[in-house]
Amino acid sequence: MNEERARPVRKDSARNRARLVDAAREVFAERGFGATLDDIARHAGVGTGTAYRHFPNKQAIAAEVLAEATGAIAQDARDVLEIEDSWLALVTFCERTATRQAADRGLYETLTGQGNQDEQAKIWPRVVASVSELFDRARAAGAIRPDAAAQDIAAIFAMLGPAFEMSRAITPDLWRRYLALLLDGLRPAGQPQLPVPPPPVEQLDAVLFAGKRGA
Amino acid sequence: MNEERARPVRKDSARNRARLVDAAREVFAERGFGATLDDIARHAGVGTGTAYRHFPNKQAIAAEVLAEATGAIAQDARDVLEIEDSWLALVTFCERTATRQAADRGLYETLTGQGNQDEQAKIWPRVVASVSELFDRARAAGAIRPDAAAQDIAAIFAMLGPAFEMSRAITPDLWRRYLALLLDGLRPAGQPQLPVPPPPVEQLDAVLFAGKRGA
DNA sequence: CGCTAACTGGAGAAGCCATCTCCGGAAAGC
DNA sequence: GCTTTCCGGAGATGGCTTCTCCAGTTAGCG
Repeated sequence: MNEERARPVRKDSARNRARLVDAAREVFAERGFGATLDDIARHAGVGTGTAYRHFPNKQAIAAEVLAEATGAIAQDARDVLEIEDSWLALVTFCERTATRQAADRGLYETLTGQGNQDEQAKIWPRVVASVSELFDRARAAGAIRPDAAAQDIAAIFAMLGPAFEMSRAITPDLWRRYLALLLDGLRPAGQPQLPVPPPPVEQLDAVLFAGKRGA
Repeated sequence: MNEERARPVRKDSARNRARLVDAAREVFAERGFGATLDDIARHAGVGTGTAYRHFPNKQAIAAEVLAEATGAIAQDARDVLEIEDSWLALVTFCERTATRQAADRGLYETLTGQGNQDEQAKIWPRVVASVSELFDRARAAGAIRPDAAAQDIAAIFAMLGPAFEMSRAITPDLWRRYLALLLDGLRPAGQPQLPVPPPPVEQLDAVLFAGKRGA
């Protein structure tokens, strides 16, 4: 892509850039976009100055990391169209995407409107296109309630956010319970059993507090 | 409560205190606990100094406002125990509480672990006690799925948070759709129709962005 | 009606935090 | 070996919130 380079890129420079991108991936995934570029630099084992030489600002490096992640989701959305059973396809897509989001806080923030807005604006149309088709098929097959709409998927992912945060505290899989609950709400009738037990009452506070204002 | 006052409280002082509490109620409801005490003072039409003379800090005035709101919720939880139909009781409680939260962002933040932690720690045990009874009855009557637990209510309210924010953008009632979806997920089978149409696809971005980072 | 204790208001001090710049020193690679 | 490019991290900068201080005002008693 970058043609006419006056000098070939210095090896240490390229290595540091790669380290920064790796570090950004990890740090954004773990702490979300609240993380500072200084944090990323430290995590990459380079100085702040180096970070700012390679990327004009935090958005720039975030965009690079996000492009990969949102691309993967869009790909998932297309892939599941291959699945015969429309309900299974829908569930598969939701579970894959939720799994990605559970592991990547920055990604969750992007899809639900915090964080990089450009990237968010780009990802939804691509997803909604595939999901609409899925919903039409599922509705036609009677696999989902007739009043459900493709846009509801966006709301479902947004609502899973708090579930992810609760999961971080104690039960890494807790969100699966609530995804199942939401998906069962989309069903025309009769649900299977919920996966993952609910958090114990004694730990409710700890679970609700997960990741918010220390203590 | 305050006995031995050396002097009777000056009328203007009492009036300003009342104004501050009113203003706090409104400002916290609208903007959440991110609002500053200065904001509240301005909204009350008094100076910052006055605010700080009446309350040592933001927590203090927040505690006063919250006590009312959480008390009302605990009361609701007890009240609905009177309703014969256990499912109806559960739905009624959820709708009342959600309505309160939709109108009061500070309240929502408290119940889900942002904001005042003392108040949060106080409210849940009271609610869970009533709700547990409700769930037991509903389960016994076959009105909810057997694997549902009372703690799931906390998760449901947490998950409604994003729904409230989406609602603020365009359709004030949108959250009702998603509360219905969640409650239907608790049902053993067959749902009624969802209230409120989903947000139009063209407005998805606007809806998701609601209330986050201007633009 | 006048006096004084008590209250008011808002400018600004103090602290915090993230973003981004600068430049002496290091080392890559012809 | 020498020049050119890059490194690192201290700290300048700016924004934001919390809370203080005090000159000026006012309530309400005597």
